[in-house]
Amino acid sequence: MATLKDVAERAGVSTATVSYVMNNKENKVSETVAQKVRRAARELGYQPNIAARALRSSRSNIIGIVSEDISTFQVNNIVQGINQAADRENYQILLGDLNLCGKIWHDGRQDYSLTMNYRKEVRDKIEIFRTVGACGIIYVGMHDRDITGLIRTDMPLVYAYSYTKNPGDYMVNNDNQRVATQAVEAMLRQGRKRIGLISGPVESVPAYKRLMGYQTALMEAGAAMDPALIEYGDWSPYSGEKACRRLMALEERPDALFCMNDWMAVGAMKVLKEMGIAIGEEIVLIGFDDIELCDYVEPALTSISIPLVEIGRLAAEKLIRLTAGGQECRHREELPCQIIGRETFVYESAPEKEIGKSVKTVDKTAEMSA
Amino acid sequence: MATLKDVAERAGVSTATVSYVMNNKENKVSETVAQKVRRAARELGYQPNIAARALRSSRSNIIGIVSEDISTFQVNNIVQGINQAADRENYQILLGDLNLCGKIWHDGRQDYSLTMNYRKEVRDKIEIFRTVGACGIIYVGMHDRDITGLIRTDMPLVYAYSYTKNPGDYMVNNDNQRVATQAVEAMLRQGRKRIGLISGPVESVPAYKRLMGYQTALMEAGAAMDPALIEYGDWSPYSGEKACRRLMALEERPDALFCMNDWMAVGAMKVLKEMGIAIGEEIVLIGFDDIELCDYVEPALTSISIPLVEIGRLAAEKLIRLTAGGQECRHREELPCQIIGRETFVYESAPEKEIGKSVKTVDKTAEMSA
DNA sequence: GCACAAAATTTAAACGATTAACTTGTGAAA
DNA sequence: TTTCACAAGTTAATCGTTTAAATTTTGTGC
Repeated sequence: MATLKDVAERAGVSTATVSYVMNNKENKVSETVAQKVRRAARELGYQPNIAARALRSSRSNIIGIVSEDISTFQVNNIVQGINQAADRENYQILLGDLNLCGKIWHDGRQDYSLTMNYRKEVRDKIEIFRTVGACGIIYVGMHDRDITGLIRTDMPLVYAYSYTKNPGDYMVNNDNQRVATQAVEAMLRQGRKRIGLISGPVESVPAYKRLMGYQTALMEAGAAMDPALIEYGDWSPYSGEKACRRLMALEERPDALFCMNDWMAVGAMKVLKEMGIAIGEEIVLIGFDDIELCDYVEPALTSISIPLVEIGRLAAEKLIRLTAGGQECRHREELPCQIIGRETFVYESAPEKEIGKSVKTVDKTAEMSA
Repeated sequence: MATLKDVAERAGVSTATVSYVMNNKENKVSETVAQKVRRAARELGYQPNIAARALRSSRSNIIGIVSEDISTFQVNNIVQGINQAADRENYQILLGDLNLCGKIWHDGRQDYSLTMNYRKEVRDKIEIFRTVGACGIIYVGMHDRDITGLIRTDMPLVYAYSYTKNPGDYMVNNDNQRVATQAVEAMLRQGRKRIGLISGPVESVPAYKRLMGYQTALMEAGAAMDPALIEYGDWSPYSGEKACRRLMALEERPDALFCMNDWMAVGAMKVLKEMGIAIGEEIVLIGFDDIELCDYVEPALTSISIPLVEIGRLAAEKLIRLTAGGQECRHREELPCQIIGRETFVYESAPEKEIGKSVKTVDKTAEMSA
């Protein structure tokens, strides 16, 4: 491999000059010399040695990713987004996956992510990233926990698909509340009166946000807010079944169901079919996540698509902007989701002005948004 | 961050001594001093600087991964396996994803992976890995191409889930042929006479291997090898539909279907249902990949599970063994798959001695296996 | 032609590890 | 007592960059 020194010799200048040219310190080098240097570099196929650069300047183009579990489709797609942005900007990515799903991480009371062991693992990964010379960290969560204050580092840090209350944190997420409002509004517009909610676990932050969105829509429409219409599951199809059974046992049955993920929706559909209820007519149904399965259940499941790849891309771009000099950028982004209409609920978007116009009025967490 | 020098000062020795202790060069340092050093290191929370080590010794504990597309479940799970092994052995992973699916990579005649552009991208990634100080490379494919000779590097290289004919290459795969034989044998044991095959594209290597397995089973049983029973799809559900329609239009209909992936199987099931054919009785069906969907179609789809995580783990272990000194290890591994019985075909495993006993007799590629 | 500022380039010291080569100390054999 | 081998440590060069500081070159006005 050709080194700086080789390039310098070939171009007949000092290594410092070459370094300046390579780093585009334009005010340091005359254009004539710069051209000569660039040619020499090209001819030798020069590639800067990242390890050397990182060592000397503790600056580099390496992004460290700490992810909760790469085998989930969320983390998976976000990492893809990060990779795309990194590629474009000539950054490399170091992957440190915590493999959370492989651990007993959520027993109802105790959350693995709050244990000392988890903290230590995260801290270690970040320390290692530092010694490799990483210039910043992206934390990719599975979206279920509030991890405010868990991670401590002096490198720039961006949270992707994870919640933290600290207003100084950089965070890229999807807009759960807003899209939940939109979905429920659409159901109301079609004349649905009693909209059941199959929520995620109470302690889940995104579930809370979606719940807020649901309530916002109902309040705005002056519709019934019957607590009996809200059931909590654990994201599994089985919990969706149970929730649905309870809802359908109500005296006044719901005529619509908003499920906070597709797997619970599939569970619910199983129950509805058993009961011989006409899905899409007698009752409409919407899921969340828009996983591949939606197209292949019958009837096809209307769902909400989260811009995961986009979240990853944006997180990486934000991090790169943060590291590459003091450019200011917004602390929080919440990207819009998209409702994907299929057979269980024929979606029609709202007339312009009505969409989520009052998102902030009910969101108790609105104050966090910097 | 504490450096070697800090540790040396605190222990009252030279940096060389500390280095020797840290690298377990036991014959160089007395046990008394070693203990003192280890204590000092612990007290200071010393972490070796990977960039410095890589620079000085071009040796490190960084594994570079070149993957074809991280958003596919195969690559995804394999990376998880690599991560697990790396974690255990204190290695770090650099991820370089090619994002192949995002490119027009397969138009029937031209395969993106054969273009100059692809080669350049791979070469670049590897060059960058070198400058970071990576000690070796794992190439993670999507299993469809023979990439013999595509990659050139002097770092140790292990192929995971990718085929290459070069006998000197290290490669970890699943045993496609053997499990295909097992599956078809099981169908024959249940008295099925005409077993249809919905294959992947002709040019796909794993599809070829599975075809060999299918033929082996039929030959052994002296069963009919009707070319009309073989249809080729492109892995998509739609192609599965088409293939199935053609097979069911035959004068002598198949009474069993072996599909080379689950999506085509799902497509086939759609057709069978439309035709009112009793799946699991009139015709039995088996897919390949064992994706989540299998549990949620009706009837639930019997499938073949590929040990993806295990493939990743083994590939990483192999690479680590290769880099950490000249330990010899086998060039090729083909891990066994598992048949997961569900409703479309009630699987019963064979009496011991019959299972795939003649795998090698028909495999034209057997000679490759070192 | 001179003084002096500004621009262009070079020099050389880091960064934190590894390791060949060298020094010192100890004990056994001659 | 001398000699030599060996074990236990140390010294210092090195990997390929970056960058503050020093130096040289160029340009400007008088």
